[in-house]
Amino acid sequence: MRDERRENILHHALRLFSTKGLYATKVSDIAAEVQMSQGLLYHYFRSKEEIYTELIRNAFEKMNTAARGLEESPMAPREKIRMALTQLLHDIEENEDFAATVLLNAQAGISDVTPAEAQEILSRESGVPYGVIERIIKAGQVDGTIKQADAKALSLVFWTTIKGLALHKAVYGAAYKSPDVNIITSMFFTDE
Amino acid sequence: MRDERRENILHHALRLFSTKGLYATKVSDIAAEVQMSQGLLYHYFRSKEEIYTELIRNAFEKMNTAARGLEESPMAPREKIRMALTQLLHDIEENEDFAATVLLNAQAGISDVTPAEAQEILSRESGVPYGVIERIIKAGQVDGTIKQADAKALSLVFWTTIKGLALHKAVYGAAYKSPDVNIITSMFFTDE
DNA sequence: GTCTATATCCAGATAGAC
DNA sequence: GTCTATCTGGATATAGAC
Repeated sequence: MRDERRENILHHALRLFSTKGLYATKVSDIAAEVQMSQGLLYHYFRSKEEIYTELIRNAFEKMNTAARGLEESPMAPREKIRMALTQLLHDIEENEDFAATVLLNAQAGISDVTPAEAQEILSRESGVPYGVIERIIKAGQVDGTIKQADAKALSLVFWTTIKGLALHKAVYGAAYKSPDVNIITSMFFTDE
Repeated sequence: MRDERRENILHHALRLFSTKGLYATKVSDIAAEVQMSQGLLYHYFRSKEEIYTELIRNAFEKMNTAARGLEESPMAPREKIRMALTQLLHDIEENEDFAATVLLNAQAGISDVTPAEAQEILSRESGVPYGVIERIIKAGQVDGTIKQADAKALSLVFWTTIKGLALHKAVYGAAYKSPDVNIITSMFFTDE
């Protein structure tokens, strides 16, 4: 029961934080969304910052678990890249929470006012997806299916492209449509 | 004299707004940066929101002037794209204000708490760069130097890639290095 | 668990002296 | 133009009744 209530609060807080930011989101906004009094919210979380930090923690747990799963899967490097991009483009378009999560992490990384504990998670976890993609790209360069360019730079554009699209989705909402995956893969793949 | 002072305030406010956001940035933060008392700041601007809106206005004026200049230049479409990307990647890496400006506009577009006047500018001006790139791409598809894919989607990835990189620069600061322009152009150009 | 009421704090903006 | 002092409002968090 209690956990369910907490989940509900986190769910609504994610939307608010991702669009308004930590500071512009008032505790009363969150309380109104989940339809409880402002005071009651403090029976589930100690502070607004705790809610925020919890969201950052969840986000990295999911993302990095997925990234590590991809790395360990038996697919060829090129197919890993195609599959990951396909999935990510789909999630940005269809999964409201996913786009919001990407955005939240981006904002948390930028902002100087991000709570200390959240910053700690960021600095510990945020490099993981970059490392995973970089290693997959290097493997693909060995087997010749991925272009010979700096693997770090390719990994960078992989993720910044995704973040850029998530950002765009956040602005245009339902009107957003992900581009064809082949446009993106052409940065990475040889031939075709 | 007065204008110079205003410029200085705008300059410092841009840094603060782009990293902390409108709400988390206190007027006292800005005043401290430009080394004047908080009260004095109100002799130059009516409110924090006015500073913010002025920055958004300036950002679009510069960006859209540059975009229109590119469109009207006599270069071939493909060269326009290459030149624009080269310039943008360079500006993100070297020009602190540029990356901050891109970020500010992105945040303003997302946030529900963006001042009404700034929102109005956004909705009026934010489509211009997309339109310019889309038309250049279409011209390049006619002359065969740009890939046959949905021009709207290509224009979307053009700008979201730039925004994604600007966002990354905002997080990693001096450690940031722009990727080779050829990685990005490979999404757009035929052959090579 | 849930609410209302409230204490406390702090930021935006103003007033008024110099 | 510039500062300090202050008013005012609003947001976080707590207290205490039910």
